[in-house]
Parts: sequence; C-alpha cells; structure tokens
Amino acid sequence: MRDIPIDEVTNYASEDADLSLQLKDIFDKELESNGVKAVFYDIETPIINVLSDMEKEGINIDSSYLNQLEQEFEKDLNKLKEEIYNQSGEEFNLNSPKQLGDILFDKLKLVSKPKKTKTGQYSTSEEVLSSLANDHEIIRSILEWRSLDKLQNTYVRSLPNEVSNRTNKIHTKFNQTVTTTGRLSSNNPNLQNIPIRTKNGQKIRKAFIPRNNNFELMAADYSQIELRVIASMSKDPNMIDAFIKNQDIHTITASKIYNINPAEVTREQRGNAKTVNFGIIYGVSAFGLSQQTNLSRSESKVMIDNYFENYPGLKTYMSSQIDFARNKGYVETIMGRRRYLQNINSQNNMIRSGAERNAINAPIQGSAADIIKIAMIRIHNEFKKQSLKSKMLLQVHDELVFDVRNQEKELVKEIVKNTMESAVKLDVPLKVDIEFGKNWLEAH
DNA sequence: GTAATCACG
DNA sequence: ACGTACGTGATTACA
Repeated sequence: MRDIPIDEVTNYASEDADLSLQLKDIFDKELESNGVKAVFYDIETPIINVLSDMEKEGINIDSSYLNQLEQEFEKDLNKLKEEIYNQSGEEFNLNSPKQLGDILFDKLKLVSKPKKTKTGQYSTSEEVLSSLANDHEIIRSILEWRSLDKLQNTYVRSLPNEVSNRTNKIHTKFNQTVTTTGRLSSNNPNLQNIPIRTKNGQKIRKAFIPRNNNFELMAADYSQIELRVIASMSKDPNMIDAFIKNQDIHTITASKIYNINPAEVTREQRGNAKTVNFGIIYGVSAFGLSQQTNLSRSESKVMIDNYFENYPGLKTYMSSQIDFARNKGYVETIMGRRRYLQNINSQNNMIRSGAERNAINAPIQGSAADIIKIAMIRIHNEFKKQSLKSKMLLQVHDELVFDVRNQEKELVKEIVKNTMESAVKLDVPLKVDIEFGKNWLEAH
C-alpha cells in the first residue's frame, strides 16, 4: 500500500486501481453512514500497516533478568506455601478455588455465611479474601501467594518463551476486530496487561528494554482521556472548566461533591471522587459505588446526586445517550463508530440496564480509541517521512510506547506530543505526559 | 469447553 | 423486588 497522509486516505480507493474501486463500491453499500465510512477509510484501513509494523518490530526483553527474578519469586512462593499448609493443617492444591474454599469455609469455618459463586462454590476471590484478612493469619499468606503465583506463571516464566529465535524480540499481535468498542486487543502474548500496580509487578515491567544502548524507551500517556471525552461530549460547563484550567479533576470533583475548597480535600475524599468519576464512565449505580468504596449504599446515593448537581451536563448527556440508543438501536463515537445495542428496549430490567450502561460507556471508551488510533496513523506517517530510526512498539489503550534513538529524543518527543494532543479537536484540551527510561517502568 | 481468578486500561 | 460498574487475555482446575 502507498504511504498516504491521513487526510487523503478517504479518497485513496477511488483514486487507485480498479480492484480498490470495486471494493469501495462493495464497502460503501455495506457502510451505513458517513461516520462509519470515515472510521473505515480514515482509521481502520490505514492503521493496518501501523499495527503490522509494530508487530514486526517487536520489543526487547531482558530474559536473563527474568530468569533471575523467577528464582527469587520461586523461593518466596515455596515459603508462603509452607506457611499456608502449616496454618491449614493439611496440604492441598492452592490453585484449586474449590479445594481452597472447602479448607477455609468447611474446615476452618472462617465465616458463618460464606459468599458463593453462581455455580454454588464458595467464592475465594481477592475481594472476599481481603475482607477476611483480619480474621485469620492464613488469608494474608494466601493472598500474597496468589498474586505472586499469578505473576510468576503469567509473566516471569512465560515471557522468555515468547522471544522469537529469529529476531530475539517479543512480537505480540494487535487485534483490530475483537472488541465491541473500537479498542485494540493484544494477544500471544498480551502486552496490554503487563503488571505495574504492585511492587513485584513493577519488577516485571523493568524487563522491557530498548533494543540497545543507543536507544531508550519512551512512554506517552493521555492524561484522563475518557473524562476529557465525556466532558466534551456532554458539554458540561463545570467539567470543561476544570480541564481548561488544567486542574486535578478528582480533587475538583471532591471539592464540588463535599462542598469544600479544593485545598481542604482529604486523600480519602479525593479517592472517593475518583471512584465516582470512574463510575460515571461505566454507568454508575449507588450499589456499584458502595461496593467500590467504604461508603454505604445511601451515602453512595448522596454522592451520586451531588455529583450530578455539580455536573448537570453529564446527567442530561447520559439520559440523551440512552434515548438515542432506544430510538436508533445504536450509539456512536466522535468519529461515528457505532455500537449496536440489541437489548436496549428489553423487558428484562437487568438486561436493559446492562445495555444502558453500554450506551453510556461505549461512546466514551470508543472515542478514546478513535483518538489514539488517529494519532498512531499520523505518528507512523511522520516517522516514515523523516526516516527516523525510532519506532512505535506498543499501544496500551491510552499509552504509546516507543523505542527512541538517542539522537532523536527531542524530535520524537515533540512529534509524539503534538500529534497525540492535536489528534482531534475537543471542547477541552488533550494532555499527554511523556517520559523516557532505560526500561518500561522507568519510562513512567 | 466452562468457570474462576486476576493481570491491565 | 432485583441485581448491578466498562473493555480485554492468560492460566488453572475440573467436568
């Protein structure tokens, strides 16, 4: 395929060979709207080559470091396992939630009325176990063993096996046609869920390194892109104002909900406001919020009511999205990408509510996906145009990771920042944070 | 093959 | 009265 600036891509098929002309006829008949056509011709078609180049490029990892880490984790795992067997009085398969549940709730009787999964087994999820952490020594050990075992098997032991013999790098696949919202997915191996939240997880992220000493990794993150998208789509004046003034959105939200000055907001209040902000993106309920915070259901309801009083545009926007979906049967992103919602008029409350949450979430998540995809296409073109040795390696939904040649650091940083921040024009600024490092962890 | 769990945005 | 936050992929156990 020719290398074409994105603005010309719409005309590509009609200007080119007969085959493309025929294909365009076929597609245009299938595509329902100009928006859907734009998504197809201006985003999904040109990004094929971008993703293909990223997959072929691959990313370098430090396998010997991971092997060393495996030994360290293995020691800790064995120690924890012994503790757990001692405390439970018998050996069992720790990987079996069924066996673990029987030990905790039949044998040790940690609770009188254990929570069960939908198949009737005792639930031993992280959420359930954490709530029991104070009741018995064994719980802490199990939780620690679980998280470490996860890291060990999913990442530390597996990633070195994914390194190509030919290139010495890991080549993930970026899938364009998996998600319902327009996001990419990644598999074989999934490089969109590399750990970062825990200390041990961060040790794994350190294993991702530049190709050689003349390069560094660079991570470019959209700051709060989904909240910026919803602020812009809803046109809520207060949320727009916060982003235009470049304020900390969670602190501002807390100050509004609790009716105090931003300077008086406590850590806990900011944390609750953050949870509400995320909840809004997902189509929050009072119950859902109370599950995610230390708030009761009624306190959660007050929080949400306060939230919508202070961001009135969001409330009307959310109802209008649901109305739109009911009338048309789909919702759409800023670029016109559609998600059809079969169940939006269902008689079944639960099913209909689920569709309503999708009606709210899909345009937000999907618009963010549109935006980063447009940025990726333009960055890819610019890198080619300037024959840069630096390469785009990974996309993690709101983040792009690059292998950057030392001489090109300033240039690449400027291209990436400008392109990402100007990918689309919203009613709020887009903000991108960029950092360099000698591994992926340092680049954050 | 399905369920449970947990890693990420 | 009822069940409930959005989107993914990998691993393991077990029928």
